[in-house]
Amino acid sequence: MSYEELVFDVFARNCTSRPVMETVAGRWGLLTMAALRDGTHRFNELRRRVDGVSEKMLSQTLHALERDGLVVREVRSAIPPRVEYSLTDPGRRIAAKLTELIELLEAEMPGITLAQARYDTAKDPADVPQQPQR
Amino acid sequence: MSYEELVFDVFARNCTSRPVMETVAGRWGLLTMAALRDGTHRFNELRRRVDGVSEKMLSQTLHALERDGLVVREVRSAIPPRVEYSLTDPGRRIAAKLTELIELLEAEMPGITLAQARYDTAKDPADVPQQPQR
DNA sequence: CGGGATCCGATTAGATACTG
DNA sequence: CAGTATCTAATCGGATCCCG
Repeated sequence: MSYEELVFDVFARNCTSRPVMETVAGRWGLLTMAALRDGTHRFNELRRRVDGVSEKMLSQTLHALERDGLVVREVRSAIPPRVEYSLTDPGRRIAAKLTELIELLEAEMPGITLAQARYDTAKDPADVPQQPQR
Repeated sequence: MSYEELVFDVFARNCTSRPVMETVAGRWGLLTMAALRDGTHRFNELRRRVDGVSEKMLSQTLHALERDGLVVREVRSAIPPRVEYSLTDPGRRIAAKLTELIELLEAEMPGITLAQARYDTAKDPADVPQQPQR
């Protein structure tokens, strides 16, 4: 398939951009990218910043981001081992946008919290739609 | 707990903004919000636009977004039933940002695709990190 | 048309233990 | 330190059936 034929429309099922979108905007991808915005970080530094990630998930996320060319992984052979992660140029552009999203959402949270409370008291407390609760 | 004490830092585990972030930036939330940007839509219209959603997932997503006060659901009693979904004001602000993210990602996709190809041929084809593949 | 209820397999994610 | 491997529990998500 020729290069020009590739279409990257997220709305289309089976579009190649969907899995990328999910790593990038997913729970851990989003936070990891944002955490890397202020420079290079080591694995356990990132673990501390992205509160709640398991080693496994952080490792998976970083590998996927590296594959997408958004993060670079640099190994400095030494004892103790030192592995550093940083954003590439495209990574920086995407992370900037993700940060804007985070900040907007945080700014809207007071209103959202109120809306949730209103919704929950109006409805039967039993059947509140479940949001992802991980 | 008083209103001022609430902190909405996504980086903190157990922060109330995390589940919201996940509905909004999650696979279906993102596309649903973006699809609603150009106006009111009915359930099955949305299903067609958000290619690949099941009824169940679309329904869940819409309810969660409604609970967060980002989407309004209006029922017009009639035969056949007519239910319309549209964005609220906060919903519109967030959807705008999500659309920016989508457009940025789509613009970066050529580079990302190349990076993936390079990564996959460099590494053993067996152990390519898995992205969500749904 | 617009869903809710249920069933069930496939994934995901976390805990834990282990390694270079 | 920086992970990988393994096991298990939770969840996701599609299919199906049903109803107003």
